Amino acid sequence: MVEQLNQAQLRCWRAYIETSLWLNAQLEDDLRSATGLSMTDYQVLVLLSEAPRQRLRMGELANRMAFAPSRATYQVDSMAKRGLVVRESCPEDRRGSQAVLTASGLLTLREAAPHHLVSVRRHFVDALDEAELACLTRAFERLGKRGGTPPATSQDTQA
Amino acid sequence: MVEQLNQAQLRCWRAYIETSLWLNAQLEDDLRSATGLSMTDYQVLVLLSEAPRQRLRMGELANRMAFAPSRATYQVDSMAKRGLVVRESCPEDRRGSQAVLTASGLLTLREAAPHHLVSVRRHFVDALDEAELACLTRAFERLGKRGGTPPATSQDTQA
DNA sequence: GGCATGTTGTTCAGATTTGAAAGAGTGGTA
DNA sequence: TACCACTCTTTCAAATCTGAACAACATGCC
Repeated sequence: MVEQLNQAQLRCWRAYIETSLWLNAQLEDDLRSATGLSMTDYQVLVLLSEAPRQRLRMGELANRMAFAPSRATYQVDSMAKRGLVVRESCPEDRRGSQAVLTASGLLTLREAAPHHLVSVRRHFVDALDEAELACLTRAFERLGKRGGTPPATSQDTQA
Repeated sequence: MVEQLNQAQLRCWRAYIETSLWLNAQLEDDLRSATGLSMTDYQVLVLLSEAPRQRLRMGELANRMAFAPSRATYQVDSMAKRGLVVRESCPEDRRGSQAVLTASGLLTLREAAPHHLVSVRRHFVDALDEAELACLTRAFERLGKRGGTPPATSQDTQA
C-alpha cells in the first residue's frame, strides 16, 4: 500500500482534526449557554455585521459559510423568526434575495461577543505562545485561500 | 468593555475558524464522493480500528468524538445497519454496550483511507512546510490535552 | 437483604442539515 | 420575440443531531 502521509504529517493531521472537533464542541456549548446562539448564528451575525450595508446575498453567505444553498435558506429564515435579520429581495437581480442584519441582530452580536471571546481565549488563544500564534495565522490564512487543490499535475498521489 | 483579544490573536482565531470550516467541507465532500462515508463514519472507524480488541464502550466513543450520548446511539446504529460495526453488550457492566468493528468495517476503512489521505494531503498537509507542520502539531496536541480527550496515537489506551 | 444515589444508554419529539428537483430570472442568440 | 443554457434560491422528503425524560443497572450504606 502506498503511503500517503509520513509519520509527522499524519500526526499533525490527527492532532488538528481531533482537537478541532473538541474545540468546536467546547465553544458551541459555551456560546449556547451564555447567549442562546449557536456558533452558526454567531458566524452569520459576524459576516453580516462586516458586510457593506450589513447585508449579503444568499449565495455569498452560503459560500462564505461553506453552506449548502438550502441550508442558507433555512438558517436565515430561522434567524429572521428570531428577529436577528430580515430578508429583502435584491434590486439588481430579481432572482436574488438578501439577508440584512437588524438593529436587534447587531445588539445581540455585541452582547454575545465578549462571552464568546472569553471562551475563545480560554480554549484556544491562551494556550498559544506568540510564535505559535504567528505560525498558525500564517498557515491558516494560506490554507483558507482556496484553490488549495487545483494543480492537475498529479505527481501527488504517493510518497 | 474589556478587550478580550488583541489584533494578532483575533486574526489568528478568525483564520483558524474560517479555514477549518471550509476545510471540513472539502474533506467531507471528497470523502463522501470517493467512498460514500461521512467524516463522522470515518473517524469512528479509525477510533475502533485502533482500540484494543477493536471495540469501544458507547460512552468512551461519545467522549472521544465529542458526541452527545444520543448521537452515539444513532451513529452506531446507523453504521450497524450498514454492517460496519456490531453491537455487543458489555460483560463487566450490564448497563453498558459496545460498538465492535466488523471485518467489513475494517475493510471499508482500509479502502477509504488512501482516498481520504490524498484529500488531506491536498487540502492540508501539502500547504504546510516542515516548520509549520511541527508548530501545528505541538500547538494542537497541547490544545487537545486541555481537559478533553487527549488524541490517542495507537496501541495504548487500556480501559 | 433493602434502599438511596449515581451511571450508562436509549427513546422520543423536535430542530437542523442534506441532496434532488423545481421555480423564477437572466443573458445570449437567432 | 422566442428560445436555450445557465444562475440563484427555495421546496420537499429523508437523514442526522440535540436535549430532556426514562429504563436498567451499579454502588455504597444501613
